[in-house]
Amino acid sequence: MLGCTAMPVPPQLRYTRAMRMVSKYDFERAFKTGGRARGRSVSLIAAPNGLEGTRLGLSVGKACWKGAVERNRVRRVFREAFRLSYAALPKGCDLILMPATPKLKPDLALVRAELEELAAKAWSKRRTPRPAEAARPTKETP
RNA sequence: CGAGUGGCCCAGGCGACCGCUGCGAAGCCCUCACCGGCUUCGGAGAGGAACGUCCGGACUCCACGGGUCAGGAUGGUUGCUAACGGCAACCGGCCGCGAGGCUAGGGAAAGUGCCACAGAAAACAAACCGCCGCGUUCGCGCGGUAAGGGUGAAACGGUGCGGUAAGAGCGCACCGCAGCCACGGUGACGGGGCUGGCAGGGCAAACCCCAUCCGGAGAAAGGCCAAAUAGGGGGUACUUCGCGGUGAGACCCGCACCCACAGUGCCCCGGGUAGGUCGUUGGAGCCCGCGCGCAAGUGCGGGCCUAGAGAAAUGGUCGCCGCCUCUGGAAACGGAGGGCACAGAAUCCGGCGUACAGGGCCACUCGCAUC
Repeated sequence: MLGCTAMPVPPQLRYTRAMRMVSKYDFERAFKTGGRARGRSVSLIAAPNGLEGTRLGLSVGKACWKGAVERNRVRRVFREAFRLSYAALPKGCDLILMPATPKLKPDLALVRAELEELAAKAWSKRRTPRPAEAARPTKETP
């Protein structure tokens, strides 16, 4: 048939304020305790947030792009990837996304694939604050 | 038609679906209520430079007595403006056949400094080759000269005629220059008349002098609310202390305020951090018309509401069309992948500077052709 090229109609995917990391405190906690993973274009940190859903934080500095236009481009692609892949990400988790290389020209499909893979990887590497030592001989690879 | 000059404008377009941030309306949840949350609908959502942060303001807080100096900025005139280092018109100079363009453009008889290389000589007078006169032992010496050669970015006005031993403003004409006079212009300045035989280089974006202007810090300004935790302080009056400190870069005079530690009296319950909120978008606003003005602008009338984030919204996917590149073809017309600039609001305005694909419009100049 010729229906093979049609885009799959996406379900309702929201991205609301509750799904953002907003406070300085959240960022500091995530940087301190989160598990990290790095891919070709994305580098991410995952940390538990004690909530039902997953939240997103972006850290795109001037080291990546000097101009604001390209910096915004990176942020928007990252955010769109988060929105589209939300269902595939771990729950109850704060994710901080950073560009993995300077002068990154992000591609949405690649970023989505990496995001899903690295989120799972980083989530398993997180340091659980309370009952840490008890059951931790397992390695990160699923 | 070709070449060019000046100015203005646009910043790929249309549609579908999924999202994001304010605003408005309705409904639901929570609540004593406010606040807050959710859903639906409606409507809005980056720029000409939003950029750099180079000037000028608005606004906010701080300071506020005066003098001299210091420091910074500006530099033709007249206007415009809230203001400006901006803009407009005009004047002078330089460039262009022209339309036009460029121009920090006050003072070098107040002082200091600099002027490389070349050249004889670079600022106070001189003379390398010459030219002329006299002398001569024919090597040259003495004197006159600054017209010619040569160097340079620049050499003690330029051209011509007379004059002379050769020459020189030595004399004359014109040009330049300086002084004086009246005229025109608000003015910068202009053109004119008379007089003078020439005064004696340039650089002031070198110091400097002159004239004019200038308090400081900035939205992380600043106002309000205010957890957790720590915790008793804060205000005020007086006493005490001095070549005391601060306001204020130096000094002088004056003034105001402050003074740890300590003592006394009175009054108050507050102060600070995270966080929240206001500031925060309606303004020297934009559009249209008319009047005034050469213009920059300005007055009046009418209409419009036009982004407000805060780890920071303005995005994603797809389709069609436009433009560019490559490519098939004689052409009509196709095909392929890629690209469509510079660049992202952060308190707000007025400018300047810088970046930039492609395209459109208007006026004018020169050349050629035609009528």
